[in-house]
Amino acid sequence: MSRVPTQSKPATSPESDETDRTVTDKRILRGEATRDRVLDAAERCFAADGFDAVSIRQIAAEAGVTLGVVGFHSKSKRELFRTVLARRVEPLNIARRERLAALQASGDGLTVHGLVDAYLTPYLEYASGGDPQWRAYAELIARIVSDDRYYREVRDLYDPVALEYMDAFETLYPNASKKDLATLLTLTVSSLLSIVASRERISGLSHEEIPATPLDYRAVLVDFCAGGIERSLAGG
Amino acid sequence: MSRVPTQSKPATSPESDETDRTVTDKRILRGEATRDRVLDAAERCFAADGFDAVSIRQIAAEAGVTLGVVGFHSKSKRELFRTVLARRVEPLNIARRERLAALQASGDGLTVHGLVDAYLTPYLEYASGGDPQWRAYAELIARIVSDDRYYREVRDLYDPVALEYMDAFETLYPNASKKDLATLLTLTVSSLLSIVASRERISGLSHEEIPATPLDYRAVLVDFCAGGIERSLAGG
DNA sequence: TGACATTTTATACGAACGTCCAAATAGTTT
DNA sequence: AAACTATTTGGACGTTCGTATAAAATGTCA
Repeated sequence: MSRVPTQSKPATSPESDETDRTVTDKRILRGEATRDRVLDAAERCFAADGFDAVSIRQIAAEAGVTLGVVGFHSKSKRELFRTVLARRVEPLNIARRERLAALQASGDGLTVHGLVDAYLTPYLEYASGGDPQWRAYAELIARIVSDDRYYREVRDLYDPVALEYMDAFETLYPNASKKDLATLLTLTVSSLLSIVASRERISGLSHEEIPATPLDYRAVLVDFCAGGIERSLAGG
Repeated sequence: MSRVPTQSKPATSPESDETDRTVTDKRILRGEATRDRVLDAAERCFAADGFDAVSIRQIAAEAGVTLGVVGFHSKSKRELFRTVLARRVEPLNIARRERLAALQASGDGLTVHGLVDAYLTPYLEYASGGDPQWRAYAELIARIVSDDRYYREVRDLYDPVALEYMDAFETLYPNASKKDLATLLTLTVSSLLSIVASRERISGLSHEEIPATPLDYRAVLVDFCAGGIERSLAGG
């Protein structure tokens, strides 16, 4: 194989007989483990310092590998960045879809507050959970959202679910314009991400200690967004 | 003079006779003009690409000067960044203080909606006005707010006014905790900045054209933030 | 065991980076 | 005119950047 190995799946393998046979080649297994170490290191570095301020050499050092290994596992710095960003989209989208479906199944739970909570909570939980890589990813997303140049990399991955939530809001406010709904959902997302990105500022303004996790802000955040959406769509 | 010339004012000049005599030295006047061109160029470049992605050579080219000139007018890239950030704080603070004072003088105008509007509108107006440098500055602030490493440069400059607004909110909600007030004000600021930073995302979600200016979002933005604050502080 | 595939090492390349500075230029003061 | 100051020029400095690659190491399979 020339470069950039270990594709996730062969989609439909030529011999349909070994559809889900697990790989046992130790070289590939070791390669995948190395690749994951590199991606984890890149995730932490990009989250801490941003794309441009991080060098491939720093990532290699953080991952405990040599420079060439990073180049072997991703063909460019840009592609490495893209891979890091895309890696965790699926779990988030699934969690948000599940919560939306549960809300729609329960009928009476379909409120603005419920929708906002369903959209925000998975991210808050991942950002507050025990996995430091998820925390790094959450900070990375919060960092790049205000940069169109980078956010374009994830927009197409997150927008489908956002549109599903917009449709749900539309059932509650059939007269609301698409533009207002899009604006309010964007404000909601920005509020969510700012909780992750700006906890230091909050504690600075309130002269208090930094609270434990983003999840601690769940109540006030959801109230803020839900109250804001209802006020706006109520018209004035 | 060794380096970094043209300090704004000698504070109290040794000869108190020429306190506000205007400089007529053509060398210094030309130097100040050059310095402003460099700062303007840096402002545009930093706003467009971020601190780390911009080189001093790019800034020099954008300003139409040679590389050494940038070094002559600011002793390091970091200091240039700081100067660009600090340059426009005063007008914004003044506008916000004036609006706050007007609200407090009129008594009955002191509402959550009025306070939010007073805090947000100056920035929206500068970000939507005819001066492209102010627009660049607005985008720069929106970009760095999610990066503690850079936001520290402006936090101390903006926080005093933010605290005055927090006090005003406290007169409306004496029982609210400092932490909640700080959180809600931070969410308000983040919403404000995301309007500048995320207009492309909004138009993408709503499948509509990009609206003209951030000021066009004033109504929905202020309603969102004011409604969110009231809902949160009303308790649930 | 020998041929082969995959991963890792170690190094090299040219380009671009931030910073610095001696000399040249433009303007002021004596 | 001469001495002096402030600005600008043009280029140099050592460093680090992203990327590429030959050779070594490691594991598979005939």
